[in-house]
Amino acid sequence: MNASYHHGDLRSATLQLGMERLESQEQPELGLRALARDLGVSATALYRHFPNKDALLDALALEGLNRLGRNQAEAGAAAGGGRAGFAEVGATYVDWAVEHPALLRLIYTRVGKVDVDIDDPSAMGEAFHQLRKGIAAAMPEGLTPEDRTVATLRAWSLVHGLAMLILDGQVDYDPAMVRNIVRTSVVTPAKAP
Amino acid sequence: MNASYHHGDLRSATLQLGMERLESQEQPELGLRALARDLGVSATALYRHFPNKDALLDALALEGLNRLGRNQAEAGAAAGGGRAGFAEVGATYVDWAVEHPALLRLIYTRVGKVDVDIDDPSAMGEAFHQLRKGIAAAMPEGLTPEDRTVATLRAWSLVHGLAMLILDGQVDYDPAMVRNIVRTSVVTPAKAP
DNA sequence: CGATCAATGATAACAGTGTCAACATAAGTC
DNA sequence: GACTTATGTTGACACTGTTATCATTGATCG
Repeated sequence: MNASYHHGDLRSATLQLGMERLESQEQPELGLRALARDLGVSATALYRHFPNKDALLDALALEGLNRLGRNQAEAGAAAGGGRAGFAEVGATYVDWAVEHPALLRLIYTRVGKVDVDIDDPSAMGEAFHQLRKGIAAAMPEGLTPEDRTVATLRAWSLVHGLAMLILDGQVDYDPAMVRNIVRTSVVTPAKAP
Repeated sequence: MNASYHHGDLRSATLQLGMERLESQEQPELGLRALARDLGVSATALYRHFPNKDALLDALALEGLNRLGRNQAEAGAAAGGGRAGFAEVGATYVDWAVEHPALLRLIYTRVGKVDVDIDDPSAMGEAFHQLRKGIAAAMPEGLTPEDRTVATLRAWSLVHGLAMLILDGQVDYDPAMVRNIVRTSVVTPAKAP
């Protein structure tokens, strides 16, 4: 009997199962015992692959962040340039958040914690940097570097806040409304009174 | 000896202690045993005043939401009308969030949960409605009702998202930068291409 | 005033959690 | 083939929210 003591690649299997739950359930069961049980393994076996539960959640959050970044990069490539394209990229962020609520929440819950891990402490920061670059890349041209920074930050804040308000049930999700808000917010600030 | 079996007003004392921790600590200890110990009372005594821990946290979140709404109302009254006043109200939201990070997180974690309580199920919703009204009240005049709705939503999303990004360590807090972003985002959308 | 009852508190226990120490088994290496 | 390393298991510990049961106080009413 081959399927016995040693699993083969328990770490990958754990992350895959956790990812499935994060994508399919609103409040996923991420307890160590529950995960281990469904993996056909003992709870403490996970400690051979993750130093503790936080590290497991961090790994899941990092994977989610990578997927989000990929999603934004694809949207940016598909939507073309200009203001319309930039707005579509922003709206895509909201769409993705609505489709993966638990995952987005996990990302923004885990990031910015005190212990960011040991092996690669800048993993999260790097992934976020990619996300930032993705947003900036789709931005209309002809802006000063300073204006680009402000515009990036404003766009990110807007879509992130809108997504959070929708996830928290404060605002109903309506793709058309999202696109309307995002589109009318993409402005090239020329002068400030 | 007077200070004995009965506390007097344990419910208020519990909420006050919880509030103090939420305002003074970044990751406050809100465990039932920890709270009860510092209140000089047994853990299970809290169950005479709250059906469970979630209800306690909901009560704290509601109190925090009321304080936030009060803060916004004051800022709106103080900042006068016009775009500049409206922008100042938005910036005040971010300031408050930076000053009370744990409290803001609790509010947006607790709201939109499945069981919103029994005695007054619309308490949270009502408080949020007040917040929404406070934002809308400070808005520049001369907009159609539909534009007002969109503008309110955009302003709320922007400041909430910006606050969250600052709280999560993705963006450094700089009051001047916050006001710059908010100010340049207050626009009266006349036409959409 | 004194008896009764509801409100509020304490104790002990239960199931569940993350985590660790000690032991068991498989895979890899010289 | 023996030894070492990687991986998985069992049992236990401290901790959590929660409940059942009992104790004490304050209030109500004849």
